[in-house]
Amino acid sequence: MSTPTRKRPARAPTIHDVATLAGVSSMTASRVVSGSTPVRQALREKVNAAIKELNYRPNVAARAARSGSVRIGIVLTNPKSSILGEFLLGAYGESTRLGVQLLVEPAIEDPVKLDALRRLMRAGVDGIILPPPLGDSTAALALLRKSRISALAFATADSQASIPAVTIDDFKGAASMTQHLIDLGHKRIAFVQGGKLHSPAQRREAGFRATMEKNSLPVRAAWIAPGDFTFKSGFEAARKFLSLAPRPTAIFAANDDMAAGVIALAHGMNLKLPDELSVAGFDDTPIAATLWPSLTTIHQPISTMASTAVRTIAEIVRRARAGEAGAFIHHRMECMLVVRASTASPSAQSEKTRTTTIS
Amino acid sequence: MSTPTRKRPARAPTIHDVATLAGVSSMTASRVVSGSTPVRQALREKVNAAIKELNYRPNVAARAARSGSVRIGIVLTNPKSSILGEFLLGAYGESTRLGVQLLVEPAIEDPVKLDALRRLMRAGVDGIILPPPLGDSTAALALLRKSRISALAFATADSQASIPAVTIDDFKGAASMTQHLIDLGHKRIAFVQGGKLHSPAQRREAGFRATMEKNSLPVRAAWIAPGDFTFKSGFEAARKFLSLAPRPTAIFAANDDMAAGVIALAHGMNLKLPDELSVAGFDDTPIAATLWPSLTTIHQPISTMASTAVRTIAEIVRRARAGEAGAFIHHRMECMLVVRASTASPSAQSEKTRTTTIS
DNA sequence: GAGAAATTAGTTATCGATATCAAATATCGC
DNA sequence: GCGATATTTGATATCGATAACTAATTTCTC
Repeated sequence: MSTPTRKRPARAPTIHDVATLAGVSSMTASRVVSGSTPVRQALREKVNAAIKELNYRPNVAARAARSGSVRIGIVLTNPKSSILGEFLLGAYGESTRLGVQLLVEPAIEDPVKLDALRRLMRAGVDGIILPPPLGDSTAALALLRKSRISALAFATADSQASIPAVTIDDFKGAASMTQHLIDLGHKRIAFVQGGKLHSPAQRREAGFRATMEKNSLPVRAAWIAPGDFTFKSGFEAARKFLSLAPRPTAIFAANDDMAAGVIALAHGMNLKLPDELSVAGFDDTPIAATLWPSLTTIHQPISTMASTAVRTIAEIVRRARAGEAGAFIHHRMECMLVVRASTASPSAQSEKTRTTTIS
Repeated sequence: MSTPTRKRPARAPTIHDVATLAGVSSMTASRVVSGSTPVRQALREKVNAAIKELNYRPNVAARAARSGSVRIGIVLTNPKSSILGEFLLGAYGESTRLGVQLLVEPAIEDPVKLDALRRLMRAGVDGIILPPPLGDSTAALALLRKSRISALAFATADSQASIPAVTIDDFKGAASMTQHLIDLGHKRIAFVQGGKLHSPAQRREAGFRATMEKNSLPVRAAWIAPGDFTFKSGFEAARKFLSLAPRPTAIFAANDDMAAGVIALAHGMNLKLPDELSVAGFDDTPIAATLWPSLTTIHQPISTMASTAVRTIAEIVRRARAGEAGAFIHHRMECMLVVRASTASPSAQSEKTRTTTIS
């Protein structure tokens, strides 16, 4: 019990352990780790060897404590979203790496009521990440402008780009999907719109329309239906489209949930998918791969976007603290067409029946 | 610019600001916040008023620095899982509250290869949370037992309960679902098994069998099909079941993804759901509400379970550091039957046609 | 090659919170 | 009501890392 020779409890090695082993001061070791100031090669190598030997990993808490930890708030406008996992993975991973403190606050009331935003502001955050639709909310932006808090729009950005943002090129994504459908031979293509308040929805529709026009295909008013990004609105849009004569041969929904609604109604009408109807979505949520047939959609690098957002807002906060003027940084990431089983050539009627085969 | 009366830059309030405003020492304020030691009511109220007035939020970095931050590792065995969002929300929320450092490491190779586990161990974590199937992996447990690292099994626990765990009562959940189907009037109920390596899958099957037996209903061998928790395996199990004569009137899959597969095949066979076939799942993933018809399933409080897991392993680590013997804490949380549209009475053939109505 | 300028390394103080120990106050037994 | 014990509060040191400053060394200029 009270053995005097008891080995001291194992603990994670500190920068001081590294410095002692390397025979330098802890400050020098710290500089090697952070790379903030050059260190002579001979010492640098000794320190690096010690780091490897001890398996040293910096204590982010201590680092953050000294360096004046930046606090970043994130408003969760849709805590049940299926892309939340990927988003949080990227955001928290980066925050751990940078040593910034992340405060995640779910919007309990309607997102546009700004309750979560107010709670975060009162908690003393230095920067805020605004997912849709808050990045487009003039009320939210006005509220933030009055404060000293920096903001960054995630996946949305108004055309004036008045705040920093991390987005994908929604226009281009929608255009590539539309072109995919046209290349398959579709001519009668319907589109389910996203929410009126979401600027990405507008850009997706613009990408659709532009590509149709470029290919000299008509966009009839009857082939456009309103939607609000919910399963139900997709379901109802499909009911409208599929009662038309002639029917559209393809339906492109502005997100996956609505595409799921379209597919559900098509099943209900006993249509053979994808031969009698092609369906396309946008977002590549986990649902896309689980639907039957699995959904052709546009993949966004959510995790990378989230880590970029955290890194960017942290950088902006740091600059603002140093009194530097804030640049309107805007990262636009690439998105990618993912072709699965829900789209096919409209004339594929007699193609090998895939109704009971799974890709 | 250099106005001498310039207000000092706004910054987050500290415990010291709180203490000054309340007219007490910072230590007293700290005790009020943490609740570690009782504080006289009069002072406590003054401190709480100051906290509210200043909107004080503890700086987790500083707290962690002083308290010897506990590092908890989490192996992500399925980074694409749709319950990941809820899981991370609970886990990170609690880690922020407790000031423990969370290292989340996705398993890049097969989970049973233990690559992520090894990386976490080398990073000097003090405790590790093991989601399925690692909580059942003897190799993983053996590796950990050799080290000084504490472990906690999430959602799995072997019968000997040789390590601490946070689980739900899978047996009870499956039993309540089975009873629900029986109460609706089903007699021919088929079951899709989960992966052989997942102990929860075994317990779910046991719950199903026990309840069938209790109600004097037969469990034919042909009404049990193997599965591995994937959409595809559910799809194939359904193909097997629905070619039988007489067909089962209900299929209970050990998770939602497999239930989605069952529903997809049933649509492909033009069965009217739920009238001609009831389908039930387990987990209540976001997919469940997006399927059509929406899925009757068992809801698990993932977010609460995750925060409980973090709190518990942090506590275990703290005890181990203090040299106390580790108790085998096992939290078993309640799960809940969620009845949606995919289950109905088997004789409901002529009920009002809900095929084109959405609930 | 002397002195100035630039570079690199070390010392000390500090971030915000809490562990620890000491002091002050309240409570109790008889 | 006194000393003893229990409870509550405060002062100080400290967690691990780095900012800011100082000291030492190197490099450069003419």
